[in-house]
Amino acid sequence: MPRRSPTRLDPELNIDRDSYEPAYVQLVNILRRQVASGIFRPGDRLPSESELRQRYDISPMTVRRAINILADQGVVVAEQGRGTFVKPIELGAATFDLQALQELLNGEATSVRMLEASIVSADERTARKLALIEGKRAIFIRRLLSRNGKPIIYHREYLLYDPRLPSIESELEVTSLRGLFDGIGATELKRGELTIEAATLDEEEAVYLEGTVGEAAVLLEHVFYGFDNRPVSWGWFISRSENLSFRAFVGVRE
Amino acid sequence: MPRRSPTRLDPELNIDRDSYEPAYVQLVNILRRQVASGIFRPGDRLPSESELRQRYDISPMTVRRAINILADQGVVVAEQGRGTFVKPIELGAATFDLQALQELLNGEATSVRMLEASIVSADERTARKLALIEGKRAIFIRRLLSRNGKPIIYHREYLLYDPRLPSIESELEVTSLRGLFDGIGATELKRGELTIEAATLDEEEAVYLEGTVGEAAVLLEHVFYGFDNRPVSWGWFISRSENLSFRAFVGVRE
DNA sequence: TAGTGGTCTAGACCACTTA
DNA sequence: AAGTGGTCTAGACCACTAG
Repeated sequence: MPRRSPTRLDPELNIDRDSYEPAYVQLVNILRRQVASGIFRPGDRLPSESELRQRYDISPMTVRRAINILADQGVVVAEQGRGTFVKPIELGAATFDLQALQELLNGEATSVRMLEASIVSADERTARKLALIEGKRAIFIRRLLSRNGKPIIYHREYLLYDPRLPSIESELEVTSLRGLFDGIGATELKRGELTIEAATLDEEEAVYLEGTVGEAAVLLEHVFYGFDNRPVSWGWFISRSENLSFRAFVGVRE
Repeated sequence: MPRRSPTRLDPELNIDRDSYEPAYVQLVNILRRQVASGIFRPGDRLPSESELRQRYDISPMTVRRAINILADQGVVVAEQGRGTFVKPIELGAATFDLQALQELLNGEATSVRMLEASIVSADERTARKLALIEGKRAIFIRRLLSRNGKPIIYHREYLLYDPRLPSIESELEVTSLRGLFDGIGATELKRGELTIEAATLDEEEAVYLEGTVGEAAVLLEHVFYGFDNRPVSWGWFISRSENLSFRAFVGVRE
């Protein structure tokens, strides 16, 4: 952040060159506010770049940068030769994130209880998921996450057991849930695939989660791969539906 | 897209100024490929902007643009005064979209059957969701989406019934599922809130979806608001779990 | 042809980190 | 002090659209 001093002019009207906020951010906010308030409606053309440049007395690149940001936020769409237009909202543009889950994990009142950490022989499904030969050994971990003493999420995970690797290290990296969420550690992991689906609690899950068998539950499956593109871990979180859901927003907020 | 001519040089090595791909896109791809292939590992520092500028013989702004793109894709993080670093993967960075649902809707083999479209008296829940007085009239719509003749999604929706408005128009805008997903129409809608949760099929749903009562199901609730910030429609999609799930990826792909 | 957005240059000054 | 990223300028040329 470059300069500092309070904003002096109505940000609806002008760009404050002395603000701690960069000019392009100010312009993004001005335009977004105008879209959100209905001054520019879906389908409307925004002022052209040269109009904006003159109106706010900034350079073309600064205007372009603001427009680009609005464009990849999905607020507007720029069409070469025609203009920049406000986009109607699209249901298909909605994106859900794991913020709810992350907040659960990082909350003060949240604790993780390790139920099991053992070496097991891979069954058919585990062998398939981890690209192992059935019967080979794998590390199996079960955890229970609680919030304010109430169990919230039951987690099971299979990890590659590779005696050649510093197994403790690689295990710890994947084992630390908080680390995985925040991005601490995990330097050996290249990518992950996640799936959300609906499920119902079986007996074991119902016991741990203090729910009832057959109750609706959210299931989040995860597979992580190393830089050799081989799966390193496979597991899933399960939570009673009432304890975990996912929200998303479409359209211009605020 | 500016110029046209095939890429001539190995894109791993150099930027082709005659390519149809802009220089900044080429640089983004080069760097992303190097991260994906493990040349740069999580935590590593990328070459500085001036190094990249010299290495690829492009202007500072073009390098910055590429870095910015990688940064807001979550691949790297730039720290002023220190450098640009490859980010470890974060579970919390995963985002799910409605692509699966959208493909279902837009597929050739998909058909929508309107089961009901009537004017009803708002019950307590509907009145609350639509900010109406209980007992006021609302439009109620039920649809069944099928794919290859098999029912996939059961949709119910309540719409504001406002005789002052061109009700047919506003109804049609919200009624056209395809339009909502693609962003056609919906010019009267400012924003929407969506929630994904797990549920189980009740009797009515089981009949329509040809499933069994108590079976796991995904529920997608939606509320749309007009530019006056008042809710305009509220409804939900429900689908057997095996017919609909959501996928996301973290880390660098390809 | 005039106007639009898309890309790119070759610098400048600033803020921040590290040594 | 040297090196890093962050912002911004004042243009240029290009591709595309529309009248």
